[in-house]
Amino acid sequence: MLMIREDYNVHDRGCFVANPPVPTPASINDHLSRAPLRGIEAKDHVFSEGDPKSHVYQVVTGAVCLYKVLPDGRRQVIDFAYGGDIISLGLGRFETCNAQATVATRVRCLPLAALSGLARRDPMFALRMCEAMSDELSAVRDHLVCVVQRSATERLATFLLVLSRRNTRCGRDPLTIELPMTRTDIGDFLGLTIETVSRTFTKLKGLGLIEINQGTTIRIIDNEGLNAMADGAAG
Amino acid sequence: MLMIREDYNVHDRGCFVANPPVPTPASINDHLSRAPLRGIEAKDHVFSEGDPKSHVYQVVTGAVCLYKVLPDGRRQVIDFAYGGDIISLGLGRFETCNAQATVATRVRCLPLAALSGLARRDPMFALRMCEAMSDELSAVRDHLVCVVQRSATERLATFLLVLSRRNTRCGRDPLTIELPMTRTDIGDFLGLTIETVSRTFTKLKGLGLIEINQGTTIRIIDNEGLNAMADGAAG
DNA sequence: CGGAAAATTGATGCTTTTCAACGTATGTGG
DNA sequence: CCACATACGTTGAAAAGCATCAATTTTCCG
Repeated sequence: MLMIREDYNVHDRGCFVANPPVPTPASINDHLSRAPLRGIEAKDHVFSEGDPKSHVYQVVTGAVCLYKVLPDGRRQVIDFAYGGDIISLGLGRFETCNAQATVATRVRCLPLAALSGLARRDPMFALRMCEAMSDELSAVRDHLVCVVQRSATERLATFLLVLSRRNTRCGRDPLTIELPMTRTDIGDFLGLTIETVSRTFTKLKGLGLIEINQGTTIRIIDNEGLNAMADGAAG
Repeated sequence: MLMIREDYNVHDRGCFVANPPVPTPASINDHLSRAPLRGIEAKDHVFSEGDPKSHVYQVVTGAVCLYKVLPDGRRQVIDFAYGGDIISLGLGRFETCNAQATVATRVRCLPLAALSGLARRDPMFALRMCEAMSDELSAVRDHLVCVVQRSATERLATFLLVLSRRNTRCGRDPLTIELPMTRTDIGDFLGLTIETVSRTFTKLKGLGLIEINQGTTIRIIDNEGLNAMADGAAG
C-alpha cells in the first residue's frame, strides 16, 4: 500500500480554494473538492506520456514534476505543480507529458468524462478552461524566455523568486522557500546540470542573497539583490 | 499606404482551409474567411505586448514572428505563424506577446467581441478553442525541450524538419523550404546568435545534408541524414 | 550602379559542461 | 546503537560549445 507522509507540505492545505495559483474556475474546484484522493509515493508517476487520458488531477499536498524526454534520454522538466495546481487539463485523448511526484504527494482525480460533460453543457465552464490553459501557455512561454535567454545565475534567481511570489499568493512566508525536489529536477527544469545548480546556489549564498538549510530550505536574505540578480545585475 | 508584395509565399494560399497547420474549428475558419483583410509591411507589428486585445488574426500570406523581450532587451521568439495559423487566440484582455511581420504579410482580423460571443453561445466552439490552445501549448513545450536540450546543429536541423513537415501537411514540397525571416529571427527563435546560425547552415551544407539558395531557400538533400542530425547523430 | 542591410567567415574568450573526487544525509541490518 | 550502503549534493580541474568582436562578402533595392 501507499505510504503517505502526512507532514509533507502541510502549508499547501487549504490554500488552493481561497487563493489558487492558477485562477481556476470555481466549478472545477467545486467538482475537484468532491473527487477522490489518490496517494503517490515519491518518484512514482501520476501518468506518462502517451497514456490514454483518464482524469484531470489537482495536487493537494506534495509536488509533481511535468517533463518530457528526448529519444536519447535527455530530460526537460516543463513545470512543477504544487498544492492547488491542476495538471493534465484539456480534452485531448492522450497524455502529452510525464507527471512524476517529486515527493510523497496526494492528488484529487476528476474523471475526464465528468470534465468533458461539464464543458459540453456549460459554455462558461469551457471558457474558464480556456482561461486556465491560457495561463498555462503564458507560464510556459515565460519559462522558455527565461531558460533560453538568461544565465545560470539569473535562471536560478528567477526560479526562487517565482516560488517566493507563489508563497505570497498562497499566504505563506515569501522569504522561506521549500524545494520539494532534487537538484536533478531543478537542473532539468532550468536547463542546467546538477553541478551548475549546486555551484550557483553556493554563489548566491556567498553573495549574501540567500541561506540554505539541508539543501531543501532556502531563506531569502536580500530580496532586492535577488531580484537584481534575476534581471542580470552582473550575473 | 501599405505596399503588399503579392508574390510572397504564394504557396500558402488556399492551404489553411483544407489543411490547417493547427487544426482549428471549422466555425472559426468560417468566421475568419469573412473577416476583413489587413496588410502589414515587413518589420511592422500586428500588435505588441500589453496592447488591449482587439482581434484574433489568421495569417493569410507572409509570416509573423511572436516574441517576448526581457527588460534588458534580450529577445526570444516564441513561434512563427505562417499561412493558415491563428494568432492571439484566447480571451484575455491584453496581448501577452509582440507580433511582428517578418515579411510583407496579410492577415484576416476577427473582432474579439465576435469570438467571445461565439464562445459564450456555443459550447462546442469554446471546446474547439480549447483544443487549438492545447495544440499551441504542446508546440511551445516541444520547442522548449528542443531549444534547451539540443545542440546548435540539432536545433537548426529540427527547425528545418518542422518546416518540412508543415510543407507536407500543406501539400507543398517537403524538400524545399522557404525561410521568410532573417537569421536574427531564426537565432532568437533557437536561442543562438546569427553567427552560429550562419555557421551551422554552412556546416549542414558541408555535410551534404542541405543546399542553400540566396540564404532564403533551403533544399533538403539528405532527409534521413538531417533527421539523424536532429536526433543527435554526432552533432 | 551604389549604398545599406544582411549574411558569412575568422580569431578569441567566456560560460557551462564534463569528468572526477569527496562530503553528507538517510535508512537498513547486524 | 553503530557500521555500512546508497543516493544525493558539493567542489575542483579541464574541455567543449557557443558567444563575442571584427572584417569581409553577398544581397537587396532605390
